Amino acid sequence: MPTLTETPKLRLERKATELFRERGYAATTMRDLARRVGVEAASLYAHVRSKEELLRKICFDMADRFFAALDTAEAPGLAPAEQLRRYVTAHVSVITGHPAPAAVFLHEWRHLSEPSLTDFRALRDRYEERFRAVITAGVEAGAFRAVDPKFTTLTVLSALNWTYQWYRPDGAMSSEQIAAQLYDLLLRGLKEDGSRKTEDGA
Amino acid sequence: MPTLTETPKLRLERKATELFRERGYAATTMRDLARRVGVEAASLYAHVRSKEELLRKICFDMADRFFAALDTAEAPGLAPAEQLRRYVTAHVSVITGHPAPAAVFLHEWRHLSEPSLTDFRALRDRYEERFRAVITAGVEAGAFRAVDPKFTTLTVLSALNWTYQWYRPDGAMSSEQIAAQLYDLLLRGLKEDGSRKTEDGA
DNA sequence: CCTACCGATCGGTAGG
DNA sequence: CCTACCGATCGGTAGG
Repeated sequence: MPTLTETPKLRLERKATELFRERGYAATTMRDLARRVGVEAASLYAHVRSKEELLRKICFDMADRFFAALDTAEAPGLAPAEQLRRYVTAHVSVITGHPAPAAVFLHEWRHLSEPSLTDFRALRDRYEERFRAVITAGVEAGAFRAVDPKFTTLTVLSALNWTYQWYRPDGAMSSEQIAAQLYDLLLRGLKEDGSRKTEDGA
Repeated sequence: MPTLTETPKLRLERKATELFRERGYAATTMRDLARRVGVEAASLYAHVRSKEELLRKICFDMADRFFAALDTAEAPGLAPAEQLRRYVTAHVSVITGHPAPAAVFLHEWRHLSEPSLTDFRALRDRYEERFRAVITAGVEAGAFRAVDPKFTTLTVLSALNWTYQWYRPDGAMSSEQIAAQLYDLLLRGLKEDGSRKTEDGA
């Protein structure tokens, strides 16, 4: 049952996300956060146990979103190229839909302490593995060139993850357009291959 | 005239680079650094004016290296694809040659204060502009597909910049092999285009 | 490069 | 959500 007005706790998490993105986790103080929220520093602890709890929440909530997006994008029997296209679109849509927590997820997770740190790394590895599986399938089916799946997966993801710095909600490109351009570049490459078409359906 | 034994100051900068990479700039204390170097914290200030001076040195030295590498890779009259290949190789070689300061350069520059921060951003923009110029030239010459140069430049650089997390000096792939794979993926893309050759000269 | 130290600020708690 | 506060630690300085 969603609340119509944002709860104090959610507002706190949102402000923490903004600050962690702007300054980084380590450089953000609870007093910075209190000021941004408009309360005294001590009052924050009525809603949250510690600074790290905020980071943990942001990172693992984003991990959940990324996995949920892949689940939605997954369909059995899809050709590898089409499955990859859906994965790319799903991944980009999570970033464009949540650019601030995406930036924190991508850069601040290493400030997690154990055991969260190990858990987080395991999730990230599992996520990369799903991309790798599609790329491997494409290579084996002959749809993709004989690239190294591990190398290629990490390169593809690094290109996709650039999006959070790139995307502006009020910018010229929509999330779908960004995803389409990224997919196009990664699939076809930069090179003009000479197989011209008379018309290009955008 | 290079010194045979590392000066205390250089050793300090090297240890600072390691720590800034491992924990991030904000989470690294001067006492951490002192412990790593093997002196008391106050002794660090005999060699360095402030913590930020260390960061500044690392970031701007790396910027110099990146620009110098592009200068070496530049040659007038080169076809855009070949010029880009050289740029990619040069950029990757800087990262693989200096993986720790490269990581600091890529992630910690935002902790610079003014006016260094503005200077740094200007250098980064100039650097990206040189890649963009090659890509634009390739598009105009018809060697590259009609991609958006700005979008493509940032995507290419984000793929290249992943290298510092990827490269291991004792790993299976050399710097040249990594650069070649990245260039190949970015130029030709993932997709098998059907134009098979009987033999592929690696 | 050391001992001794400073003022500021940190994350967090007690007790309303 | 506040006032009042704590012990620890921060970047950095004085003066050898």
